[in-house]
Amino acid sequence: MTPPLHLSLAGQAVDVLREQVLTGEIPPGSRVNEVEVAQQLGISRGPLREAIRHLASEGLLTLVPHRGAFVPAATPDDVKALFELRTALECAAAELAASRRTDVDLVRLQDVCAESRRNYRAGQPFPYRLDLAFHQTLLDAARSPYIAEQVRLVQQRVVLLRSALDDDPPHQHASLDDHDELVKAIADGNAAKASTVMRRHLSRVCAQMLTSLNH
Amino acid sequence: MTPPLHLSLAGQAVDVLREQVLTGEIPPGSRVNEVEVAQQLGISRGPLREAIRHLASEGLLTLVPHRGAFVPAATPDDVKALFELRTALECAAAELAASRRTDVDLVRLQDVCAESRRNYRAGQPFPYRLDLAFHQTLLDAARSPYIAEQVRLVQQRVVLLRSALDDDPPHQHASLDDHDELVKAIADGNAAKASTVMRRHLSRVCAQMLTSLNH
DNA sequence: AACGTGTCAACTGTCGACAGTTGGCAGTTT
DNA sequence: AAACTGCCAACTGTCGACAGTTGACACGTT
Repeated sequence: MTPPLHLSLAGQAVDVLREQVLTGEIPPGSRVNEVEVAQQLGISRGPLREAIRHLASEGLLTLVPHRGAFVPAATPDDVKALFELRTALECAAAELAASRRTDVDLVRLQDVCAESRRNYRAGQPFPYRLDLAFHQTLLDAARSPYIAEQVRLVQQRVVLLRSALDDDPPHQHASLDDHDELVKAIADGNAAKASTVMRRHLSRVCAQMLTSLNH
Repeated sequence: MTPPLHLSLAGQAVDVLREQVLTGEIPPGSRVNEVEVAQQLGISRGPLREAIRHLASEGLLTLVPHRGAFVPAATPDDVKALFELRTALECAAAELAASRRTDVDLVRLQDVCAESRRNYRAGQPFPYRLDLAFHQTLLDAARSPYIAEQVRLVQQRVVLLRSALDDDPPHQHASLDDHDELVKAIADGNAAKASTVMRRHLSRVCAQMLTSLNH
């Protein structure tokens, strides 16, 4: 439809492009041709440009003047700096969750952990989806909208970086334990411990990502 | 010049608009008319639209479909949530600064503090510029580019919120003391204390902002 | 053969115009 | 007089086209 029925063309383009970038359909390092992608999406360059700029503001694309938009390739230093940001945000979220969580929040967290364990015990690889769900649930319990929004953006960039994670069983097991310990600290309202555990958890994930980056 | 000589028209528009929003030249709650502002800046609607979207992604404007861009008006809850984010980021920055700072960083921090005190003792009101300079210097010492970038964005939003701050002498005095204490902790490499002091400092600033919001 | 130079295609940056939607105003009805 | 309905101006969303810049290729020079 030409008129914006539910979402503007730019908004739709953002969703499609974001998906293509995050799934690696548009591989890191590649350029985004405006006219080509615009025709491919059946829209004009205007809305597509807005979509590109939006994704750039989220860190999913980097803009080079007169050259266009590129999918950023990650360096180890990038990963470290990004995880410093993520740690700052999620540790704060863990503290807030520990002091603000309701009983409903707690049940939700425990549910996600239980499902993750079932999945893991069934021999299935720990899907990244469940890890995201856990962190998202924790974020809801923290009830700090601005922190939540920033964490969402950072996690997106982390997804962009991970080429092939989730394939190291010991790491998965440790992550599950971390999650359980986090829930326990949050259940006890122990903000300090929640923060400490979260920091250790993210430190482990970061290390894992760095090693998998160096093959 | 029609061709992008140094910066694209959209980039220039971003700078001009940001200034106008932050200084209150475009008051909170008001709408941004695309054709009007475009003519006023001597550019077309295309680049201006990009500039508007960019500022919206920074939180300096809020977009309403088919209605346009508005300068957001702050509610107390907004201020609280925003300071939760700022606290998370700047406490982490303080910790990192304490463990990574060089001697040059330390001198710079002390210089800013000294200038602030001179300014204060001379009867001048503590200019927000010096407060920003202090936090910026601390951020440089932390050497965490992603955290620095996010803090910059958050501080912008804080500037947008403050209608008339910096006019309470006791608050200014306390802030100066906070800064000095922060520098001391950073000088000692005491990350935990740096974080604690930063948290107290921001808590005070937030409270001050909330009271000045309620007149 | 290596290097510097001129030319060119491809792409981005920008513009003006059209189409669709929104909120408000006038007119009418109860 | 209050509420509802239909119309209208203003503005945003979108499009196609033009202008300027960039990187690369081919050519000529040393």
